[in-house]
Amino acid sequence: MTEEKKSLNFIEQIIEEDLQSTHSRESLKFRFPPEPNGYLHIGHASSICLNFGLGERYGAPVNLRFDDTNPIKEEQEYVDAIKNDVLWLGFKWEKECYASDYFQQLYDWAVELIKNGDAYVDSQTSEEIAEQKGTPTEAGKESPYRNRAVAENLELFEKMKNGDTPERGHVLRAKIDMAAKNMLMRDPVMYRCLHKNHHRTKDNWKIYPMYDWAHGESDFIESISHSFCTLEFLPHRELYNWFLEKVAQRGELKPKQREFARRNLSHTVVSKRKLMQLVEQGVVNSWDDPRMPTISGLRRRGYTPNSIRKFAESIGVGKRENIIDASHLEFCAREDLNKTAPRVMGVLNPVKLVITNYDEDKEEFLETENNPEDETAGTRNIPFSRELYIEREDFKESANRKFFRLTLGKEVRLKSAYIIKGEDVVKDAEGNITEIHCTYDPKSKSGSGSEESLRKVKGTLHWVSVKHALKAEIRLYDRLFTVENPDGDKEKDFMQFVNPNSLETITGFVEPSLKSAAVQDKFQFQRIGYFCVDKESKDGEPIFNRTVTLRDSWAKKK
RNA sequence: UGGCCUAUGGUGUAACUGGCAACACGUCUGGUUUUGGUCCAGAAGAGUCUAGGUUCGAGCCCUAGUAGGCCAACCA
Repeated sequence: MTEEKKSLNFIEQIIEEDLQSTHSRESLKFRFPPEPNGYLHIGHASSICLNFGLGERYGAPVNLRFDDTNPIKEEQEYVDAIKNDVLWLGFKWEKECYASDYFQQLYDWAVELIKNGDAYVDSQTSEEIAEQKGTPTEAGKESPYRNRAVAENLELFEKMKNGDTPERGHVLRAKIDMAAKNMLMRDPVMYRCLHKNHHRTKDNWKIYPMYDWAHGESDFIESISHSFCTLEFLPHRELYNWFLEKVAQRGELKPKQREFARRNLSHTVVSKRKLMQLVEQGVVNSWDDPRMPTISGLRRRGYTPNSIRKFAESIGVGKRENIIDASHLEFCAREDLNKTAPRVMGVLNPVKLVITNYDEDKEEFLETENNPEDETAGTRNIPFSRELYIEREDFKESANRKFFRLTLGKEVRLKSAYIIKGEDVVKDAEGNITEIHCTYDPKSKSGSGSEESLRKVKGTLHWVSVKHALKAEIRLYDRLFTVENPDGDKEKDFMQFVNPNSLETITGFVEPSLKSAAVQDKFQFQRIGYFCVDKESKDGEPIFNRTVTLRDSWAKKK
């Protein structure tokens, strides 16, 4: 018995410890709680994978809960997009929940708090409240309304709820401790008056709960056992527990908030504001532009759910700041695509190759394998003829021994076709090569098993037959920013680090089989990289997004 | 200036809870290959932020520094 001992991350350790002491296996339950005010990005993907991954690991349910307590910023459009992204990643939630579904319960509990002297209506302006808050080093001052009579509080709170008080006129505050070291404990606001339409509750409510009052209670209502969030919420934990203490009955299992470090990806930004700026200033074309770190952008770029899940899993979780190198994400894409993407041939920077001893009118179909990494992938036939396109970089009139490609007088193989020998070049007036002439060895046909076909040659080139080629728009993407951490310097605007060459659009030629490729289909263009059919493709006019290049040890040597 | 969190190769995580630092990415060699891909074999690279302390023994515990982060929204 070889038992592979996989070390647990600190989150899993917490759960294991709880399983030994306070929690039964059946009591485990998690949640992913996005606010529907923007699109999900790679950081959210990590969080989704953490929570849902835990659910899979422990056979525990995971709720998708929309933290929709702020009607000013939240919209149904985002709800739909978020659900779509989570599903695409391959996860199933137990229940689709909304904090707004708990507004009545939250209200009832708030009334209880008021009755117990744990909350009061404050009628000051937000500026006054802020002033009294104190600073991290000085205690705050108590509000003049802090000791308002319970009955008056109740009456006012009811008016607030009914919209009988002006917006921003009053707030409900928890009565805790204005001298607390933790500023969040200095009588935090529980409710504000907002006469706004909510995307779900419409105009039913004139007051809306704040995050701290809604989140832990939502966790509690859903019997979430572990509520994982990012490190910036660590100081909120004390308040989270304080509210739970007021609301939970004795002996009831309360959810535990635990915090992990958000995982950052190099060469990108992730804040909503900054992403928005990139879209609005036209640096990228949309939220799902393939250069965006949004899940929709990654999807359009050609990343697979599997590659993203592998990525999240492999980087782990910790409590320290981190910037994960983009090359690690790229590795995950290649690892997955290598196994799954069919191989095709496409020429991005074409130059014409004429096989002078190949009959002018002849054409033949050559068999080639769809994916050497997948035995079940089968083969297909590709057309071959006298005139082909090959990559300009694959030819040099003369080259050293390290150049494994076509030169004059040397042999090279055309993938799945014949061995050819460079004979001559045709140039225009400026000296640019317009055609390369070569001869082929008719007996060297790939797969024929002939002695000639087995000959060792230095290199193998990809190609596409001129008369059969399909013209295609190809979008070559590079990193969006030129530096690792574009928003790491407070003095400098991240926009100055935008990579001006993050997109290069070219026209290339691909093999005719790609005519039937559908949006989102993924391919490996042999010797070049992985590509994905873009949604802007039209019939017969495909557009390919480059997901990531192949590793290229030749490029490095040059 | 108060409180809290964090500190391990270039990057990200480990180290059976005290027994002379492992894995992945990246980098570099070599081999195989009808993709300069994949695959295979191998190498370099940290002595665990610093200084003390406890201990036979510390990356793990204690103390003090240092560095970075978080905390004063009717945002989440």
